[in-house]
Amino acid sequence: MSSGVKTKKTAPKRRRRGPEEARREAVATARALLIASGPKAVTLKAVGAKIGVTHANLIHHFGSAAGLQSALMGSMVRDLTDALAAAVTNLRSDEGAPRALVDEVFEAVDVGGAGRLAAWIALSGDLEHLEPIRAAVQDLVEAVHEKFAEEGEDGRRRITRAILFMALTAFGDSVIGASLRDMLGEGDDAARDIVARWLPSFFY
Amino acid sequence: MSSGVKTKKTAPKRRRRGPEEARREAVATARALLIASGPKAVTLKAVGAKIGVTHANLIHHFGSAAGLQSALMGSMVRDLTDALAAAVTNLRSDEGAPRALVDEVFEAVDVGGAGRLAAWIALSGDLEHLEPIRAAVQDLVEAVHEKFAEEGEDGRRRITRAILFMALTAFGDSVIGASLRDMLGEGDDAARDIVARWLPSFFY
DNA sequence: GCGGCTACCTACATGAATGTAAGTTAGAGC
DNA sequence: GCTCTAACTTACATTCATGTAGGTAGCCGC
Repeated sequence: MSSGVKTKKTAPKRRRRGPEEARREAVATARALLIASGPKAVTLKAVGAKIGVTHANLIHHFGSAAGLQSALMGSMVRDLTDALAAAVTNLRSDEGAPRALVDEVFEAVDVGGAGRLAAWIALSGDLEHLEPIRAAVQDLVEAVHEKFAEEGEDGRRRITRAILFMALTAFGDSVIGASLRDMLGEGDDAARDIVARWLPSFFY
Repeated sequence: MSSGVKTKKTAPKRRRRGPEEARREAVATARALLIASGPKAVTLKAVGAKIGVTHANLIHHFGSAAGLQSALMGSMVRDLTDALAAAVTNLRSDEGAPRALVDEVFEAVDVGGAGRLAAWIALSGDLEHLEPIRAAVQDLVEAVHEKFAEEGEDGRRRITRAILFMALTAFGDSVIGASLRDMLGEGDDAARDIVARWLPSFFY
């Protein structure tokens, strides 16, 4: 109402972003929606509305709704694998104490909703989207093995079980940890405290 | 095509169940659908088709689609709490070894898709449906405490952490355990082996 | 300035899920 | 056998997510 010079049409004020920035913004918004309101809330219209764009425009950029979801999954899986890789690097740099590793893994699974997304993927049956995580997890096994384990097949086995233990706990904590801790009267850090306390006993 | 005596209309062969049986059958079918194909597959039409009934009939019995989902959640939560209660009873009967407890809890979370359902509930934000589990979990804490722990506030704390550890692992295992174990080359029982191996160290 | 590429838009079509209205018929009780 | 309840049905209406068609307009290179 301020600068409406021409009475018929106010300027549409249509901004034009590059395709790469448009995609990034849409994926980030979709992620926020997923974390805040669950998978069902991630629709083309909802995402478009949040960034001031029509749903048709999102189809233009991603090809389809499934394309957007796939991009979202890819983005979160990439973040998770990056975080795991960083944890591996820290571990190898001779600075990685078990507690630091645990914190990094829990953060990686929790921040950005990676754990919740993984649950969604697993429930929906799109297991192939989980596949890129495989290498990251196996890298983590290698790094821990280099750092802590004695030689031999038995040592390797202990490491994979330690990683399984830590990953399952971090995942569970990110999805229903808040509810469970509340039921038990435990604090926010209870799960990672437990893992940090018992993880070393797998190594030696 | 066999017994079509009257050419105009074959007998509709409409069977009529009592409301309670109709509801039970619908909920059981919905559960099977949820486990097999994920939350998105649980629709009025799909459930109705499986039991030879129209979607309108399901609305007649449950009031709405949300009513059916709510009944489904209630049914699965009830099964889970029953299973936990049975585990508690076994534990108190002086027959409950740690390994048996672990197996029972893992079964309870896994069978009937309770773990996957809990993930769905948590992701959707319907946290109040998780509420009936609270008492069952706290009962479990009591039973374990009676059986294994020494006295004092510290003992209680160790028990709650043991339960948290076991519950998070069982939950995580039921949702992404298959994928994770595959990535790590571990067998089906790896998670419950781990829990059974380390759970006693929480108690003493 | 201006032409073209394409990021955007509006408008419409489609299909699926849910819900409503108005019947039909099965079976229980008299 | 008759009647009445309610478990069923069919035949709508509605809403929403997705997708398509075609036009509009911002920016880059000339």
